[in-house]
Amino acid sequence: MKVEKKPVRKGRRGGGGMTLADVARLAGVSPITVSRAINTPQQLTADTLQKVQAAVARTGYVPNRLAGGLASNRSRLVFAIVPTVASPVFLETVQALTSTLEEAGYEVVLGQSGYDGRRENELLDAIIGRRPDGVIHVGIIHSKEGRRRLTAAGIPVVETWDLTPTPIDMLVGFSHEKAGAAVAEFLYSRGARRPAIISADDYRAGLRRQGFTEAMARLLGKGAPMPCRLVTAPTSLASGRTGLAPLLDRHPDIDAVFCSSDVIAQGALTEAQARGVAVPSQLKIMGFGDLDFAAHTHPALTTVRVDGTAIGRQAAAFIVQRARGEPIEHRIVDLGFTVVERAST
Amino acid sequence: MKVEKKPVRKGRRGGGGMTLADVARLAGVSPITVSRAINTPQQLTADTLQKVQAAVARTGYVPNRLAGGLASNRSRLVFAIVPTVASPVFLETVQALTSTLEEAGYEVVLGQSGYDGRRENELLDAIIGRRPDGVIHVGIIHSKEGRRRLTAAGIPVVETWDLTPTPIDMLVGFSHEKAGAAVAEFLYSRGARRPAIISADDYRAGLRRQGFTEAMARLLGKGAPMPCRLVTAPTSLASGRTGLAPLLDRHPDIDAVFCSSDVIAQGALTEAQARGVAVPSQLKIMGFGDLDFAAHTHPALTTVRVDGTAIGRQAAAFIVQRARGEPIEHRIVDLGFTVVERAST
DNA sequence: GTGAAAGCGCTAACAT
DNA sequence: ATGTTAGCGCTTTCAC
Repeated sequence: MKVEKKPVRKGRRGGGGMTLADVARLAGVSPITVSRAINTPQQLTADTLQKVQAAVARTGYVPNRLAGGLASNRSRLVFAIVPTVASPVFLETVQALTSTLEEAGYEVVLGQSGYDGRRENELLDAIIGRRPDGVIHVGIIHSKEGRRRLTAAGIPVVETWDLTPTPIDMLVGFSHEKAGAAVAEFLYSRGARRPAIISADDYRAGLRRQGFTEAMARLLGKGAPMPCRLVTAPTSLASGRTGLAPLLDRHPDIDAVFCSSDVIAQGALTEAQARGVAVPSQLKIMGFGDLDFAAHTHPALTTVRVDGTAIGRQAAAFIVQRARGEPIEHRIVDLGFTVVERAST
Repeated sequence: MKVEKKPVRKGRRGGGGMTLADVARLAGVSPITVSRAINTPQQLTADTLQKVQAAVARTGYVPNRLAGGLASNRSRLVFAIVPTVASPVFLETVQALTSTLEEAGYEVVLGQSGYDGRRENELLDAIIGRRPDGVIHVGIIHSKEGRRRLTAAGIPVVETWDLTPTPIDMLVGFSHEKAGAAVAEFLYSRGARRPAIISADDYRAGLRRQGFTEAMARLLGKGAPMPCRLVTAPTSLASGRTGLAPLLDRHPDIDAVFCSSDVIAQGALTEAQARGVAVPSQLKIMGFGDLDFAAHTHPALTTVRVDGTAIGRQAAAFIVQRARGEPIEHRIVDLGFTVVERAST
């Protein structure tokens, strides 16, 4: 006769906290009923629900989402990856997608890839290891390895803030080349004939720079190369000041500067003011992003508005739709941009 | 005779991905050996380790941290709670604690409590539900309910950016009253006799305001109440402009303004410039935080430097020590602050 | 509408 | 140094 081996130790419960089973015992129902009371309350009788909720309240029970995620294969976690949280440019997007996803019952984890994309791969392991229900990435994921692994993991991916005909999965953004070109056309229309650039050295700023340069070459006829200063991303007020200074020193005749971000533009504005260069009469300054301060600088900053909130909302909506198994018609959404004219031009 | 019931279905594997067991089979070892190869490789023979690593590489296996966390009762997750990511004030702290914790093998989840603390409790459920190994909170947790639940959950907690004799658990910060007083003394020493305040309406700004007001009353002798404008947190350049405007309109004789944040101060600087008020000769302007732009405004901003990086590092160190079971001698760390004199005063 | 049984993928504890 | 066993706390599937 086989004797049942009595467990030597009483489990290895760690948290010391309440479990679903504890609540079930207290409410006089089975564990699964407590689970239903929490996740699908409409399945239960008002009476049963009542009993369970009382027990939950009494114990202060908080469901363990690690366990829930493991069992259901739905972590209710979404990763949002930004180049750096130090850049306010993507703030609207992050706020919007966070609030949209939280309403839908997800939590958002913020990850930083760094502008150079070096951390991208190690970050990816951390991400895949958490088995998120989605990944929202600011920028196109260029690393082939990264694209492959995300696809292999079967995680829904939304790339944002850029455009490409070949996204991993879903995409919501706009064309940076076109934005740069629009700035060139705008500045030209306002009389700029000797333009210069102060640009961050990241990928998307490069696209805007390229769009700007090409359009200007078209408008002005190909002449001398355009004065250009590159500054390191993430940009700061200092970038703008140290960017404009040598430009004014070496090319005192420039009449307009396209800054690849509003923060740079604010710095350029400051430097101009410190040197007594009049804006916009002597020098027109234009930024990019339409951050909250752009309308309140002195003079107010002409810039390019991107609807970061809409990007975030759409990205979140993509993830939610996918999680619900709904079909997605258009996986690529172009949200465009707008030139906002203010006093600095 | 009892017949063994044969399982009807073959599991319910979800992710479709590799599991530890798959890798073990491929490497010809037991699952636990694979686990050890990943977590405590020094326990294995070079040979075994080699075999396992080859199998991992071949399969592209990424461990499921949900499962690992559940089994080990260590989620390797730390929550960092800030009032809002829209405020750059805590950025240094967040960067520092993130990099420190990532080096130690943790991931950091950023949560927003909102300046009014309304979301604090619902946020808490989300947090406790993930069973993090620690919580780092910017500011004191005032809600009694919140304090109780965190304690009950047994999660290590570090409160930061403030001081109190009764923290929940661990604390690293500085005295906002003293900082306010230091600003008052500094401005007085530079000749300010008719000071005013533009302050955010959040708790810690209130403490600074109070320290400032009391110290000024001591220095000037109690006279008329000090002109004061409250603006809504999070603050922006606009807060500073709309804050200073009515102050100058109604009290044209003020000779100094203490702004509760550098962003407000930058706005005040802008408004002064727009109105042709000379800084610092007519009006001294002082901020708080020493953000990256403070040294580069025109004129450069006098402010109070807080070592946000040190706060973040110490907070992270607390969590890591606690996780390792190391004893902690001083649970309260006062990191102080420094007045940084620049051109705006 | 409610419950019993099984198992998600991993690791702690106990062998060997 | 490696393996065996028994869960971690929850949800799925199927049965009633």
